[in-house]
Amino acid sequence: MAASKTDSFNRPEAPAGEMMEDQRQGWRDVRDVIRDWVLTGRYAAGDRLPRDVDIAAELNCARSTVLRAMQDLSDAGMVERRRKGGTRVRPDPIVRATLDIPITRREVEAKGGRYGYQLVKREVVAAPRAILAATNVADPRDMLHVEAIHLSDGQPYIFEDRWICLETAPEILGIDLSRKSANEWLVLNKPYSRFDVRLYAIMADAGMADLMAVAEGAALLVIERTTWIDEAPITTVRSVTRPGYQLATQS
Amino acid sequence: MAASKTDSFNRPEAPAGEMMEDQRQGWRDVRDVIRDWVLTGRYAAGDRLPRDVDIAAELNCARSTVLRAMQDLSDAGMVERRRKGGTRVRPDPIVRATLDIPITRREVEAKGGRYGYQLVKREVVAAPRAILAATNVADPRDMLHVEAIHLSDGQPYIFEDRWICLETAPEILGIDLSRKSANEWLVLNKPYSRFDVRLYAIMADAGMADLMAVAEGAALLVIERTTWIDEAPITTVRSVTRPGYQLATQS
DNA sequence: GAGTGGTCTAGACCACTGA
DNA sequence: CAGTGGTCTAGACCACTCT
Repeated sequence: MAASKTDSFNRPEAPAGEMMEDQRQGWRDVRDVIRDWVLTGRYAAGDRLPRDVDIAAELNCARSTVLRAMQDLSDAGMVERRRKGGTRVRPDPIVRATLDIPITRREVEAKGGRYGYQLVKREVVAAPRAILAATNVADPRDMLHVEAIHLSDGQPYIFEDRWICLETAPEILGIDLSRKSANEWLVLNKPYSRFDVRLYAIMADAGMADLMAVAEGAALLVIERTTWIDEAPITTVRSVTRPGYQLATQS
Repeated sequence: MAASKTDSFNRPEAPAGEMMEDQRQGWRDVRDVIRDWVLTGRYAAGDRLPRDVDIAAELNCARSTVLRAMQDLSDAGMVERRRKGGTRVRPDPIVRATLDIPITRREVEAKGGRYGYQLVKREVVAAPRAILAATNVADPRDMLHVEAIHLSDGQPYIFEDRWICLETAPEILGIDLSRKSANEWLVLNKPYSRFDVRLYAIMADAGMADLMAVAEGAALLVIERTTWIDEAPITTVRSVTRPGYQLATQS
């Protein structure tokens, strides 16, 4: 292992009185020290860590620096912080991953494929109960239902089954969805304040097998996403990916 | 407009019920203002935003506050920041989701199920090429191969196919894996500095169908994860979930 | 009520990196 | 080289929430 510059460490294990600790500069180093306290068991799951100000004193830095380090650890899911309650090591360890989902056209082009798009269905109908549930809508209502296929080099890449809330995005009715996908229009014209994503696997039924040009029964990864603007649902979309599709995240 | 206190409150989405009030302070408000600049097209994809100090002057706050807001937008993938290069609206819109993957035992218990665990296989063998590739290891070597099933109320929940690098985690050989899963031991004893996750769908083959008590050909979501400590691989695991399993993320 | 984290400020200096 | 974001500091005050 090549020793990077952040490697040389001496653990602030037993500070003797008021002698000055070595000051590594940078909140990342402070973060690493605190992380090591947790990983080496000095503080176990559920334990309370010292106050920021005390850590700052021990590590000889400003409280803001400890705060910055703690924010990082909090974002990573390692600790939980509460006013007055202090900072605690998260009781149940988790893996927190970040996942980027690009626009399909961009994704295809980035992989060097020729992007194609095909509208399959466009209708205004009463939304099924499952869609109402996904969007947290109580009363039955009409929505715009759009089915489309994204192609890479002429081959089906992602099948998109989308429902758009007409109360929130009525302008969509005037858009020609046979050329440009609803996704792209929505991204550019309908900002959202909240969304959620669900991932699961399905077997291709006869209809899906035909649309995606795969064998019936093929296992397909589905990315389901719903977006809202201030509690008003905008759209919910079920993206069925082609066989072998892989969603990678790194951190 | 004379630069005064009650300036720069241009949120198109803001309800107009209240009379104009003093600008609320807080980096979240600053963030929302900048976000609206982007969403309303004042700055398009790829455009360069003003310098932090200028935004601070316009919004009448400290530069640190703008910085905090920008960090949030940068984390969310909306803008990209570079020293000297300034802040630019990210050219290709993406959806960035955060995904929490708990320890399986915790997950089962949180859902109210009775957790069970069963060791299927434990062997030290030469790692296949696919595993070497996943861990970025060049030379062939022996690894500990562990197969196990996590149960919920006696039913198969997740099948775990794991390879553990003996150079990095030799202590695992002394652990009794017939009672406690390798996952739990690793989480508590082998901190990692980096990991990646891959998600995809598979069809259950005959062997998998038998292990998971599902029909052959069932579509199963797979969560594949590899962890390293400073470039040294620790473990790579393929977690095959039961039918209907869903991974949800929200933000 | 009081303790703790969260935020803001103002300024200084550093570290990248584009022109 | 010079412009821009990144970080640190020291202090003040606020907001939450635990006891």
